[in-house]
Amino acid sequence: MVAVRLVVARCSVRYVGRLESRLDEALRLIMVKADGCVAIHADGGAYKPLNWMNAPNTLVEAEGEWTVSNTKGETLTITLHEILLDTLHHLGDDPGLAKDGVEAHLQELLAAMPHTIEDGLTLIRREHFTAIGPVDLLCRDRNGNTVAVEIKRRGEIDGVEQLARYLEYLDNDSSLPKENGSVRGIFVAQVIKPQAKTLAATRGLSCVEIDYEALRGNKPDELTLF
Amino acid sequence: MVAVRLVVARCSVRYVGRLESRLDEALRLIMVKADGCVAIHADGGAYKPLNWMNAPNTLVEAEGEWTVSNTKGETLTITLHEILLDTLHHLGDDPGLAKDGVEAHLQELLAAMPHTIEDGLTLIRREHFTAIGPVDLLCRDRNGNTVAVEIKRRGEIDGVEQLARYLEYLDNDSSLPKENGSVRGIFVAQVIKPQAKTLAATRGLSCVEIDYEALRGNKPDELTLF
DNA sequence: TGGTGGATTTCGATC
DNA sequence: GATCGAAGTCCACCA
Repeated sequence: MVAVRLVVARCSVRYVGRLESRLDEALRLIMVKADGCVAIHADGGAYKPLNWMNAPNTLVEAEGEWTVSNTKGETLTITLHEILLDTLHHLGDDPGLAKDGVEAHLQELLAAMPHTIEDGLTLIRREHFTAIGPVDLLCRDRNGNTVAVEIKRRGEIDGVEQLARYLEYLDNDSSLPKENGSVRGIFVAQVIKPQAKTLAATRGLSCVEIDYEALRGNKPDELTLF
Repeated sequence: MVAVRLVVARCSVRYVGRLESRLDEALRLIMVKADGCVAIHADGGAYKPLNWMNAPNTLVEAEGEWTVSNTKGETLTITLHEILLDTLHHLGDDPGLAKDGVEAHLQELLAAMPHTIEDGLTLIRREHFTAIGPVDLLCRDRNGNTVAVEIKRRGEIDGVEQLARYLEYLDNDSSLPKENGSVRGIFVAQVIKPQAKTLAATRGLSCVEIDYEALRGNKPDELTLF
């Protein structure tokens, strides 16, 4: 059965599992999906239901009471006082969510044309491994010195911290040519928050905001040919 | 308007905001709540929708296309190819979720009967203040030595670290009677993960798993009388 | 308004 | 199954 069941009912709910909670009697929407997961929605709030049980679990329907339980010892008990709607909708398989414009794609584009970050910049290696994680782009600037580039879709404070940690590590790598004993860092994102810019400045890091759409337009032939 | 709108439709969806994503044409459930939030559900998966927009946002309905946008520059575009259901259900205000069995309640119960943690244990004080945060329970064992108790609903590695930090601090408090110069620590939770147990052992901390239901059954009269 | 930490976090990937 | 880390995390609290 590939379907969503929608029930609008006056109900009260008790959940016993990772915590215990109860919902006093009110009109709510109960959604039961094909995989057996159950979600109880009120009218306000966000997409998160008031109560839920993730699949896999078993739903037992008794007179006026549903019991949902799983093997982890969690139970959700729905007492139905009045049912206003009980419908079943066959939706079929879903092609699923396709994501685009993620950090990986941005990194791919910038690796192909590092000069858009800074004039004269050339790529040494993508995902340069360090003990504390991979540096997105390791580059060389026009003076032959090493530059570490951290790429985010949205430039926030934790991304700056991350780059700073990498630099601390790279400074101790004697194989890398550098100026004044330290590797230079560039923080790249589509949009960089003011706070992140401030922190980057105090850490001595450069910030570059890049236009993803323009970058795609600039994509060189050898990358669009396949 | 206090209502939930349920639409079952063959639709395709595009989201542009914190990332970019698209959903190819398929039958899905679109839920619009009174506060303006929109969620698009497929049949499988958990309670989390495929796409969503949290309130506050504005929904513009054009012919065959809904556009949801907010002030943060995020937009969700739903192209409707075929509408199978479009209903509105007035649910009214919800009394809300009442939670029970949280860490605070656990702490309250254990403070009332510390002997259930370890035979002979007596309470000195709850929420014993230190410069690095409050120690859940400060106790005295049957030998008169100080014991720090950290209580979690789920015993994980960070809880052990937390207790270890407290102990480090308490060891320097000369007013506390202790054996071999250090305060003993007990990590208490309903369930303690293997990794947390291992870490506790290497830190010289005891682990105690307690049964919340049994604890409530043991609840002494003076606590149930109000 | 931004930050901070918790959540029945969920959800993958990985071992 | 346990663990680790990211998420369009969401969410409440608080400065």
